[in-house]
Amino acid sequence: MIDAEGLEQLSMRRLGTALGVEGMALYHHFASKGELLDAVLELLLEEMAPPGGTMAPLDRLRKTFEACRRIAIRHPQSFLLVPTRRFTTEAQLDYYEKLLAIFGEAGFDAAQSATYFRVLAAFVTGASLAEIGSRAQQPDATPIRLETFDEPQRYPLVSAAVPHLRVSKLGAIFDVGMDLIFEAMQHELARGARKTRA
Amino acid sequence: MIDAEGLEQLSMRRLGTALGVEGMALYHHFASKGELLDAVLELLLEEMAPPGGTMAPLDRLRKTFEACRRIAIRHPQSFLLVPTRRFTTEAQLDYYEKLLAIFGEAGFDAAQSATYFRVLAAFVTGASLAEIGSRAQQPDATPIRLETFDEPQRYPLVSAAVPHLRVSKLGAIFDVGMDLIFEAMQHELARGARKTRA
DNA sequence: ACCTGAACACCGTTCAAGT
DNA sequence: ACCTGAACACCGTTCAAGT
Repeated sequence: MIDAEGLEQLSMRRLGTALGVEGMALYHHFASKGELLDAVLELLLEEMAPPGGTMAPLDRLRKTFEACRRIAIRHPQSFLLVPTRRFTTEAQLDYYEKLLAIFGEAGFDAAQSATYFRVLAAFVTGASLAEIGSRAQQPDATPIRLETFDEPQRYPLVSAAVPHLRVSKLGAIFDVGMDLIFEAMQHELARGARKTRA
Repeated sequence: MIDAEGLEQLSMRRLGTALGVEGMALYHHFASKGELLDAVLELLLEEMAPPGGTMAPLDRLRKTFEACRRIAIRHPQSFLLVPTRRFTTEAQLDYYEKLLAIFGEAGFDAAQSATYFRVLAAFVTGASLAEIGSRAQQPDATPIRLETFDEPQRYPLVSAAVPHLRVSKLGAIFDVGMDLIFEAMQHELARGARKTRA
């Protein structure tokens, strides 16, 4: 329902009637609308659980954060909850714990794990939010509707950039950012290994 | 008013009475609440205008995006509008045009400018949103309130990460991400220069 | 041109009352 | 235990009416 009509359109009353019930009945299951939204956030978190398996830790990290972008595209409206609501439920802490475990397996100490976790999360949520915005219009919409402006020639650089920012190009841009961060993480690990050997 | 009480608390009626006027009078100046929010977004954009001057282009870019983080900290509530609302007004296009001009001065072509603009913007907005969340609690709050949990020993890795994620450390983490992206941009420029010479 | 006040169709939340 | 229905204090928006 959120994905179909947007977060702003969700109301306890409308959700109630959608479930064939008087909206006020929901207060028997959730103390408030905020608690209901936390439950929605938990559903998203389940969808982007870090994979186990035999893959290299860095590859598993990459897969996890790529999953985050896919979730954002699949649930564009509810994804807003991820960067907006505090993470304080047990399910959310479990998620962090699992993710930090992979950083540890890769060879990062607590400080490095915290740092690169934040850097990765910042890039991925920022890129996902931007992509949601771009996709909200047409399937291959330009991020700015230049067509609606009288004199597009007043913005030559923006006009030149537009073809490179179509929805079909956003995956490649995301990968540039991810490559860049994971390369830095690999260098950091190599530096650490050299020091340990010395 | 938004910064003091939050975006959700802003209503046409409350804003009206704060201005000593019947809320409905605002509809003579803005067609809708959305248009009013666009005007607020424009005020933010003015505050983070790219600097001119004699600095190297890459340094000016860095200053601009660092300004973005400062605005987020100064206006934590209204900053949400930046990654959330579409940029389609003239002031917003002017902003893009100026920013892309600096990418051009640095030596990037249209495709590279678009790519690194998106990567930088994704990281900076993502990091800013996360920092706003962390700061929302106490001045030096941990991002997660571990104290409220019965058994913090169930989350040893999260507990170990917490001291590295205090508000006082977020500036350093932001710089790690920025260093990483600007280093990659410098490499890209160096590659281009080598090719041109060849 | 600018503001008011009533009205419309909604909100989240509380609470006594039903089964 | 689970749901209802009325009530309270709000929303954004419209519109005829005032000055």
